[in-house]
Amino acid sequence: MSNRNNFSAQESPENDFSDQSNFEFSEYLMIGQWLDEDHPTSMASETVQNSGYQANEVDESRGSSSQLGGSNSTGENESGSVRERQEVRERVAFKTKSEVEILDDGFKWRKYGKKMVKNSPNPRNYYKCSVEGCPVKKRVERDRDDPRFVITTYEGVHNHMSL
DNA sequence: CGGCTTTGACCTGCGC
DNA sequence: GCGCAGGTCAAAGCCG
Repeated sequence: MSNRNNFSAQESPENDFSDQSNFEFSEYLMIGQWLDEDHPTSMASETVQNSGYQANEVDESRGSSSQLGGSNSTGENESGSVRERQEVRERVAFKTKSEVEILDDGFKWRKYGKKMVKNSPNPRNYYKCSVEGCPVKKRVERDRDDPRFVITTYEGVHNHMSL
């Protein structure tokens, strides 16, 4: 298990990122790292701003609504369709300074979708690991504030060696 | 010829 | 209940 798949849960930025990738992570920032345990949907609120990344205007589209209202739902025992989490998905968000979003991190990615998001004027690309059985997904989008930066969000852990 | 990219449509969850 | 936004899938086309 001492492969490179544990890069998604590291806290020390001195990983072997530049192991065999032609792209040098000379300048990147880990803007978020969390487990999908019990975090709310505010993925860009609390996690992002812990490293100086501006997470403002995140609710630009729905900012008219006061989401700070008392949302204490007493009926939390709603036994409807209890969808239990079958596996813990690790999410790691990186903000990389690069002109291209195709960052070769040692894995082979296959694009499976593109979407325009409200938060950013730039489209968001969805990648999936080409290796069969690997549940890892990647989300790449350009920073709306600094188009020179690319925000890459990894989701999941590679269950195989790189390539 | 095979694999990957592209693009639109479809599905799901959440807010109002 | 409806509408919006995000996320995923699938068919077609392109490139190596």
